Amino acid sequence: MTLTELKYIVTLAQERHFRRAAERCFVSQPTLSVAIKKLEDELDVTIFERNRSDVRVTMAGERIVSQARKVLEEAELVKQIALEGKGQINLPLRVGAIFTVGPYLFPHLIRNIKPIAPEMPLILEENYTGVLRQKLRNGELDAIIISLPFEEPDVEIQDLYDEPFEVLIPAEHPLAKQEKVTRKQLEKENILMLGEGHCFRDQVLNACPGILKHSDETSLPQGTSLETLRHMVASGLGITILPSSSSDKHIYDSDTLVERPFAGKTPYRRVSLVWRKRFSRPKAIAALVQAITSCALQGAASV
Amino acid sequence: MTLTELKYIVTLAQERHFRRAAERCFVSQPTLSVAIKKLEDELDVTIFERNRSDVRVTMAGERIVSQARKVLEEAELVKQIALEGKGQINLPLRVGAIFTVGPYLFPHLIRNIKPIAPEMPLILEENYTGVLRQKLRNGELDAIIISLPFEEPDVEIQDLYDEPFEVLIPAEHPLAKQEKVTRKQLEKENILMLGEGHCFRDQVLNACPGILKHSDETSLPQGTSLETLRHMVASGLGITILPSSSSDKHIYDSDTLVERPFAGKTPYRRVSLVWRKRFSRPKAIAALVQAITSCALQGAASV
DNA sequence: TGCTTGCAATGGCCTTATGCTATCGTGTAA
DNA sequence: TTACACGATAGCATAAGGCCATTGCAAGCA
Repeated sequence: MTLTELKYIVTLAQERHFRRAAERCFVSQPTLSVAIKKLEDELDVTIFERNRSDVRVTMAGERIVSQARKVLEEAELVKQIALEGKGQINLPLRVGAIFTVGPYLFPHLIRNIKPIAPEMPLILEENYTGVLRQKLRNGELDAIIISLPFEEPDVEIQDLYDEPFEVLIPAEHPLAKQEKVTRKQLEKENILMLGEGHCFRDQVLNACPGILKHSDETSLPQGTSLETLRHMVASGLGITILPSSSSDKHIYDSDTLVERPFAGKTPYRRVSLVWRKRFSRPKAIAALVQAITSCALQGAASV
Repeated sequence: MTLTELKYIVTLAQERHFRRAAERCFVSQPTLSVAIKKLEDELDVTIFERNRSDVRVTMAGERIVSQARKVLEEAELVKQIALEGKGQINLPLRVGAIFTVGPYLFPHLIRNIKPIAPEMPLILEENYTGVLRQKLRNGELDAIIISLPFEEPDVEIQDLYDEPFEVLIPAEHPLAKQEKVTRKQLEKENILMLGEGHCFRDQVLNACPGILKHSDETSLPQGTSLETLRHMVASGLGITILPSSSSDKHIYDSDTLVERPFAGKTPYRRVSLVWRKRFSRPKAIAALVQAITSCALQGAASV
């Protein structure tokens, strides 16, 4: 049984005439005759009662033809769905981002992708780089937003923007009175840090190698998110270092917390989009990149 | 797009592994690979994301596969329905009978066919021989029950039973006192007849050629059915001739109406079943014949 | 590092399926 | 009778669909 044969019987049932039905199927009359016979033999049912003057659908044939029509309709839907799928940007896209990017990027992303790909809902997730990598690899995520360095086989990486770090200080702290903060000065302070696993932690330690020892000695609590750190700074536990995007807007005013840039070479992180090389929706990725780079993140420099 | 290809993608989506999926489809792995690729090319959508370690269904693929599953289900139903249709006696059968047979045969027929073909409802119709012939020819009826003679090309005829005629007489009529009635005696009576078109009318005239002239002279009313004739006989308009099956049971008792056989050679009619030579359900016809011949109609002789 | 393994893709070949044209047999109409 | 229309059949060409053997690639193992 083939879809062609089903089309043949549906058409013949309509036309009740082999030659006309054959024409409508764009085949010759013998082709139709043989195909019909073949299907009847296979199903072992007479679908059409032939008569020199007339072709009639049998009682059993009626039911078969009507079911065949259903099959053809469903098959037509396959093509329809495929056509929709071709657009690539009208299906959900599963996007992950590291904890220190997601909360600040996603709101802008959602807003900016609407006009570009209104039919492409984003399924979002925040997680550690390692978890995101795993989920990208096994297909649970289509694209992830991480911070370099990032090594992984069979993926494409598109750099999105560079984001400077800044120091978050309680307003009454002596350092708050300075325009800029030097790395040397930080080494004498209690620097609140994110826990292990957050790549931002490593990046901060990389940018200010001197602070680790000090923080270890005082065994300060480790933040579970940038916002947690912010709260702890506000409560006077110490100071911290944040990526600039995280100071976009928050609940503390400048009487409580102030941000100060680094003196000298500004440390920064590079945020990138990663997807599987064989991922089948380049248009969806392009839309995502466009939406993110047009975010004009506060203090971020597009690359 | 073929049903085979759809089966392939459904299986591959389940197995996520070409070789295993190929095995389950009873084809070689290359066959599967090529077929999948062909379908993807045709639909112009990547359904599967291949990876050395894994085969994954894409977002668009998910929807296509699920629709493909629907198509296969519906296609499976075609086979199912064909299988049911093969039984031949589990679909309605459209049966017509002449006016002078239907009312007396149908009740028995319905009762008797139940055990033989419980799944085959009968769509019944009463009409003139000519109309039945036409409806049989153009497929509106599957079988008709008529009385011979009947000539028609491309049909099969199965004789069912012979049915004697008898005379219906008001109880107070002089003839009612006789055991039998001769044709000679009938010629002097008012014989009530069915109207033109009823073959029974012709058969009666054939059996008793002498009565026509007489009836014409008195211009008696023509009956529209055997029951109408019976009522008119009861009301004293005359006497009539009926096939024996019609006196099976009715509302008049023997104080009002009596039936009398013919003296001499008993006239009778032969009732037969007719269907198109190419009609595709011989089993249904056989069931019908069996049901009718087992009716043991009162006074009827099976042939 | 090299070797082996497992996977999907590819190439070459064969068989079957599916299509065509030409023709037949048979009822129907002129 | 001829002519015609219809569906069935025969014979042939080609495309589709299948197989086996092999390739290319990545991963795991020694």
